[in-house]
Order: sequence, then structure tokens, then C-alpha cells
Amino acid sequence: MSARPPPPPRPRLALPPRSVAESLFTGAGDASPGPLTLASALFPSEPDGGGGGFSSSSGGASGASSFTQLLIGNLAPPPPASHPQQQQQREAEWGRGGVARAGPALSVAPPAGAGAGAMFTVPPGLSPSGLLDSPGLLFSPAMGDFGMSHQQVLAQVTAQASHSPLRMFDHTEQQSFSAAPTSSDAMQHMNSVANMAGISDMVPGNNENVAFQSAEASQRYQVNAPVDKPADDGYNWRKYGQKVVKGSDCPRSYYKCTHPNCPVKKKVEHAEDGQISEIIYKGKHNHQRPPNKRGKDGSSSAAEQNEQSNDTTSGLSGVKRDQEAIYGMSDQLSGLSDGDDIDDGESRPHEADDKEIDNKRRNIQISSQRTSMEAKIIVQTTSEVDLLDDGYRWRKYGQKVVKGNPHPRLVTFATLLL
DNA sequence: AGCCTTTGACCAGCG
DNA sequence: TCGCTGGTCAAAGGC
Repeated sequence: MSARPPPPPRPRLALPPRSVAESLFTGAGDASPGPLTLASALFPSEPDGGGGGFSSSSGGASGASSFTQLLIGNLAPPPPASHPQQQQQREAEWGRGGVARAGPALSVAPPAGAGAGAMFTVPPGLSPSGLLDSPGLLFSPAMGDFGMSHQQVLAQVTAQASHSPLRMFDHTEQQSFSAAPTSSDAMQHMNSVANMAGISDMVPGNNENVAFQSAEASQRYQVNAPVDKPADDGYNWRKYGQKVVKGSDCPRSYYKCTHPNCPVKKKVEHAEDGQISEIIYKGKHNHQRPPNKRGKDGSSSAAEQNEQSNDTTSGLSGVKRDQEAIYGMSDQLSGLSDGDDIDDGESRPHEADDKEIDNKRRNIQISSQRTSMEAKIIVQTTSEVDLLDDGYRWRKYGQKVVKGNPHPRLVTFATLLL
């Protein structure tokens, strides 16, 4: 058996915090936002999913008037030329938040030779800008204790990416990377903040590595966090198989959702050190996420406690609802894939809009790229007109016919200018 | 008792 | 056709 080759050196791309996350604190004093509030901002949704979280796939994108808005979620459109100061400030913030930003930054690590900007795939429906801005990709002492949400977000990003059929689309064309702590300090920070929040037990990804799917040359980059067990992602899983895959000494585990007739499966791959290096979801849950498990001692979970303590202060607070929202969105996104033919039976008042949005999402693949001074959103799309003629400032820099499943695609590469 | 993990065997796809 | 590989099945045992 041959061990995986050591990962290439990882040029660092630190992700500066910006409006979405920072705005959460505006007017909120120095109090750190609850993870739910944070995730709510990162994953805009309807105010109340009514138990289903993102019961409608419209989510934060339902009001998008353009394709780009669909892509970038609730990020404000790029400032017009009449606001140069804003532009400068934004650029200054990007710069300030660059590699030099202190703290146990969770940096993005492109493959070797990727140059300044590698890419990672952003699942459709998840705001790329929100992801870029997400403290889930950045640890900043100035932003409070977000460790839980960092990992939660990362875990969810992975899940969403895995759920998305677009993930399967021509990954050979692009590089991708995962967010990865730059050092063991980052890992310690991740753990410590989660522990401080008292929610480590319910944090998806807290005990695992979460890997963004590498898109090229089977390179894999992951968030390295201590691993003891697969993610507690809110669903119940039964392990039905384990296999040592070629090229790795470590086993890959196969799980099924234990809910009757639920087709969802996931593969969990471990690295040499026993940590989970990759999680791949397949299918769509055709049921609601089961209620939070209570602790063995009968006490409510940290998530529920958090919800109880926060629920009255914000319509979007509470870790539980946070999870509902996030996983609901996961379901929503996963609905684009294997489970398309599955009727979840939920009322979907915006179904028509949802289909349109979904249709656009089938056409696109979004990647984010950021240099130290500039943020970009890379979009691969088969619908150039939709992309480039939507009032946003796109810079087309390439076009290519790529092999795709099931059909070859004309892919346009464009940069969304911020 | 029920649910879970373990693990060897089996099956299907692919080159 | 054959071998390799990944994915799944199902019996056995543990908690």
C-alpha cells in the first residue's frame, strides 16, 4: 500500500472579514453574535423556516433580480462609480484583511503551482461572497468567538457542495482548495472557541476534518480538526460498510441515513492520522431532520439551551434554528441532485420561482478566488448572457468547451468585480 | 429488544 | 474475458 503523497506547499490566501459578518455586530455592541445569527447572515433565509428551515428553496435568493444577485446572495451590488470612497474603503478592507492579517487565520490553500488564486467550488445557493466573507473561513480575534460556526459553516459548505450536482460538473477544469488552518494554533483556536461556546458536542465538523472536494489531480485539502467520530450533522446514520480504497491505507466508511426509505448516503474517508479527511454526501433527505438528541443525562443539548437562551432576542437566533436553516438549505440544495424526483411533500409557495432559480443553478458553477488585494467570484456558466449582462461588473477572461456530464459545455470564465 | 458497528463476501462497472 | 476497484449486502456480535 502506498500512502498518499504529501500535499504540496500551500500558498496562503487569507480571507478578510467584511460586511456581512461585521455588520452583524454593528449596533450589537461588543457582544459576539450567536452562531445562529452568524449563519443566518451567511445563509440568508426566510425569517422562519417553520421547522423545515429553508423550507423553500427561494431562501435568500428568491428575491434576486439578476443572475448575479442569485449568485452573490444578499451582498449589496458593487458600489457604483459615484461611490469611490466606498470602493476604496472596501479595497482597503480587503487589503487589510489579507495574508498579513493576524490571528489564527483559516486560510485557503491552493494546490502547488496554482498561483495567487486557486479556486474552490461554492455550492449554488450559497452566497459566494458570503462564503468569502464568512468567518467560517477566517478567524479573527476582532470578530469574537465564532469557532463553532466556522466549522459548522465549513461542514455545511462541504455538504452542500457534495449535494450539488454542479459539483460533478467538469471539476477537471478547475482547481479547488479547501479552507485549512494554517497551523496547529488554528486548530487549537477552533477547538477552544467551540469549547468556550459550550457547543462542541453538537457542532458538525467539530470532530472531523471537512474537506472541500478537490477538483484537480485528486488533490485534497482539508480543515484539520480533531476527529473522534463522524459528523453529528443532525441526521441519524448507520454504517453499512467499510472499505480500504486504493491509494490509501485508511478506510472509507459508508453510511446510510437511518430514516425509513431515505436514500441519502455518505462516505467518510479517513486520513492516515485517523482524522476524517473527506465527507461525500449523496442523495436528498426525504424527511425532516430529526429532533436534536438529548444528552444521556436527559438534559437538553447545548444547541437547545442556546436556542432557549437566544430565541427571544432574535428572530433568527438559536443554534438549533441555525442548524435547521443550514441543513434545510442543504436539503434545498441537494434537491438539485439525486433527489429531484423526490417530493418532500412540503408546501412550497414559491415553487415556480424556485424552479427558475434551480434552473439557473444547473447552468452554473461558482468558484471563489481571492488574492491579497482583490476578491473575485469566478463563475463557470453555460449561459454567458445571463451572467455578463445583468448589471454587475463582470470581466470575462476566458471561454472554453469542456467535457461535461452528460454533455460538453461551453464554459465562460468571468470575474465579478467588487 | 433494538440499533449499531464490524467484516468478509458479493456484485457491478470499467479498462 | 479477466482482473481490479469501489460500493453494497448481510450475518454476527456488541452496546
